[in-house]
Amino acid sequence: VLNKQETPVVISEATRKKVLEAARTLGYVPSAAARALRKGACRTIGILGNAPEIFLDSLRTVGLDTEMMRALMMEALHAQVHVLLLTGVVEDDHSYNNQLAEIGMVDGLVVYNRDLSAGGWFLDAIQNSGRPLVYLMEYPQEPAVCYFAPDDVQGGRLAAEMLLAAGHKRIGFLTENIYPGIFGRRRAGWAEALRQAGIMPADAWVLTQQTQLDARIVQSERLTALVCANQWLAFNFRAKTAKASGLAVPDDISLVAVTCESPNSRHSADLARAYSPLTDIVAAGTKALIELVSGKELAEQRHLFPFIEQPGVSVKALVES
Amino acid sequence: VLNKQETPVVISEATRKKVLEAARTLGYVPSAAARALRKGACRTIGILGNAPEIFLDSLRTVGLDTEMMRALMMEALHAQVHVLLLTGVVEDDHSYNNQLAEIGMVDGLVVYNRDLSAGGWFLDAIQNSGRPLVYLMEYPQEPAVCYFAPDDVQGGRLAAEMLLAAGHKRIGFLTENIYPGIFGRRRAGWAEALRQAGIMPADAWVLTQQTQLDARIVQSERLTALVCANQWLAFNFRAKTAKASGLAVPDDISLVAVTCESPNSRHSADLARAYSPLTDIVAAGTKALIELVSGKELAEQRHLFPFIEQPGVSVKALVES
DNA sequence: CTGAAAGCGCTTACAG
DNA sequence: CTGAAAGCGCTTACAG
Repeated sequence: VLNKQETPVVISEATRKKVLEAARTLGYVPSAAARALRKGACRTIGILGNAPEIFLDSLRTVGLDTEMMRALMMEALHAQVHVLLLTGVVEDDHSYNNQLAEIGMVDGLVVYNRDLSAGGWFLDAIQNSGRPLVYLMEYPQEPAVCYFAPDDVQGGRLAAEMLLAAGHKRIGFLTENIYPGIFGRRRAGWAEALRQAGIMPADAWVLTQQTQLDARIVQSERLTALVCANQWLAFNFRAKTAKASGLAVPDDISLVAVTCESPNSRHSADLARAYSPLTDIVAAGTKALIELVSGKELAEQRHLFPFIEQPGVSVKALVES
Repeated sequence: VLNKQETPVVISEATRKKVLEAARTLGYVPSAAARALRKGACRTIGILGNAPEIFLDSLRTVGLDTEMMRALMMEALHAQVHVLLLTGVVEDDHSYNNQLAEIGMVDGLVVYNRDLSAGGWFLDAIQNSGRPLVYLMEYPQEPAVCYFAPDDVQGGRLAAEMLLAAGHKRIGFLTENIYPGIFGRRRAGWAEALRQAGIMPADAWVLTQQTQLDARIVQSERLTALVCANQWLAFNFRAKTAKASGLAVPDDISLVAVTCESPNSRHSADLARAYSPLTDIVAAGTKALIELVSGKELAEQRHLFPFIEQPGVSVKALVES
């Protein structure tokens, strides 16, 4: 009765009800541990974000954000798969064992937006254990890994091109010292587009979120526009830096954000953006992981999602003087 | 070697290293299933938010928000406990079994901000299985349950008192048709404070997030202030409703939000608030659940966290005319 | 101190 | 079609 979906055994409706009723009154719940032990799989995937130090580091640096969580949960729910939150810190031997045990609780893992520059013994241990691993957003350089990520270089290029098309020439890049991979690639795209337009992207044009300094650079370098490495930076520039220094967006400075966040989430619905929906990336990656866990092979290992142009009020067209 | 923290057996450092090295090269990971089966516990707690329909319903209605996630993870990490995300939807028999199996994967559960007005067979099943259950934020009325929640009635009262102290008399309540329990209690507190001040809180003073209608009521009822059922509503009122109808905050209308969100998260850092930190509630509740799972008893079952007053720019003092 | 056995609760393959 | 047995990988209690 309890495993009815798999066995074609015919059971009278009356006894079926009786069994179910008994199970309920006894508070019977199947032992997931026993089932998993026997089956050799637990229909659970792990999600590994950034280490908790980074969680705490900055209140807005959320390792796992809600938009991605929702997409992940939707896929997991659809595939009847459970989701375990992993941490992946190591402090001592005891924690080491605890971490290993964590790997033993999942059939496969999704690594989301994780800073990969730090030592990756945990990721190595996962690889060694033979469990499938799918990277989302941030990914390592090794050729063998499977990832789903936005095409950051193209995104940076697109954002710069949107501003070039509006007549801007002196276009800066606003970034921050996190997500070195993602932001680095977006910066490369920005630089590429500028060079292609015959403009030399000076290092001095790269702003790094230091309110006073940034405003001074905008003025001294006579920047008329900025490509922002993500949506939050654009929002924050408009709300803080621009306001504090008397700059108006877009009258004095135009902004285009390179982003995977949906326009509805958080702030910035009205910003001009190069947009590659996070939801699509997460959904595709999660689906792929679930297939890998079920023993299927993927046709492609590496998946890059393009950014598309979304106009907004933060860009002002410049008329050539 | 692998379970070293528990056994006092002396093993030479050389062999220890050799064993560890072998484990690594073989990709050995202890079987969590086998361990859990044997031990009768898996050191995993579940977190149950709202059903996914509600996730999807509104992009801003996030069932599990990052602030709570972080607090939960911190406690879990500290206690070396794992976290499983549960869904708790039921559609058919198959899903029913899947849900039951999900319960079998955890030693106990935290129920966060969940809408309890819908049928709770899932929660009943958890109770029946004998697993500890701790409610966070929203909680049922039954006397036996264990919960950690803000003192919403006091919060609503405090917010209204902040406005009364600033000289306001015609104070409305801005709410929405979600979180009936939480918002209902905050509304009760608001009404209580007004009555205590000799003011009759009319039903007409309750606004429900319909931009045009709300603005009209503010004007027709000559409201000078609003208690907002949460921070988002206050933010949205200021950003949309007030702006659309030419009302200025705080010159035409003062706002105080009743909220558990930290001022840094999302918007609204400058709003006047009655504040009860979500982080404290979640941390305490998670810690309690972990104790319950370990077989300890709690001295108290019900925990209400007070709101404290946080002044902000959204309140203007009224001079009696 | 060391090593072998029992058993946690399931599922599956096999005997009756 | 039904029922009993084997075994998944651990841990713990017990025998040697």
